[in-house]
Amino acid sequence: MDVQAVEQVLRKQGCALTPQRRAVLRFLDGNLEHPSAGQVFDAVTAALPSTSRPVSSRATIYNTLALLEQIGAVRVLRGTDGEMRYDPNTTPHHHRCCDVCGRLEDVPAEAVTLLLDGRPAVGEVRFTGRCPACTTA
Amino acid sequence: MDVQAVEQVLRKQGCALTPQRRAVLRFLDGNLEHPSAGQVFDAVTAALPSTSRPVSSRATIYNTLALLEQIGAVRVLRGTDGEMRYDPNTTPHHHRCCDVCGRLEDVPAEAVTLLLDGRPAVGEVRFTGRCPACTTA
DNA sequence: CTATATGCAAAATTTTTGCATCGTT
DNA sequence: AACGATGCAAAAATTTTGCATATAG
Repeated sequence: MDVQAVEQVLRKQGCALTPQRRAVLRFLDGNLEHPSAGQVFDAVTAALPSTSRPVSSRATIYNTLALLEQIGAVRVLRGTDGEMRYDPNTTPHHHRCCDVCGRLEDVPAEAVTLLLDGRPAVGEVRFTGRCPACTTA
Repeated sequence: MDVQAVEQVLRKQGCALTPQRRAVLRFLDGNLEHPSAGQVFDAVTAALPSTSRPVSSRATIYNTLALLEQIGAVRVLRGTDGEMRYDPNTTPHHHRCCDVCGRLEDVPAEAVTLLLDGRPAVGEVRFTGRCPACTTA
């Protein structure tokens, strides 16, 4: 996801570049943590100047995330814990989901292609297991 | 999942074999649809004699399903739609999740082992795509 | 200025919890 | 008879929706 490109697409579609949308874009850009909608909301709330009070609302965050999905700026995933997760990395790649804490980690497309004997996988492949943190515990 | 075996385990643990639990077992046995908790509730409600009225409650269904998971009688999955899904097939196998309708289909363990060049996969592997019904539409 | 987005509040879903009552063992 | 399970109702948590107001272009 490239912030510049997304803003251009939004402009072209006649969508307003509100501070809330900008804050969502800034938080998501380069974010590898697959944040949930709640986490996006918290981040936006923290990022926007608290002087101009309302800051944001959950509805706005969901609206914005749905919009970003529509224009292909984010991939929407759902973790084991049932929360929606948002991935700004829209290039082909896969995920591993921790059985214990629900954390989603990236699995490079090439790694799966190797497993598949050279043929790239169609769609997302989701592996389960334990993330490093939960393996130690 | 074998109903006889599960009932024996429950008895051995001092768990009561209530009509509700029996109904859940009967509905799940051999079920390949990966039903949600709500679907299990509906099925149990329909299956139990409506003459003895209370029939069942959602809390009981969740209790029972959690119990069955604890004793390893069912595998708990979560579909794209965020609902919990219950799979009475506890033998090693994988799933394909429909992007459109959320339906979960079985993928034999051997199919994935083949893809992996003879090495069986660890954990569940989840593929995405479209189920036959949603491919036609 | 006009169309659009925002924030609030409330609804809809799914799952969890507390407690009195009922049923299995 | 005793202990555990049930059903109800209400609480949590996440996501969706309706509407008046505020704001970006």
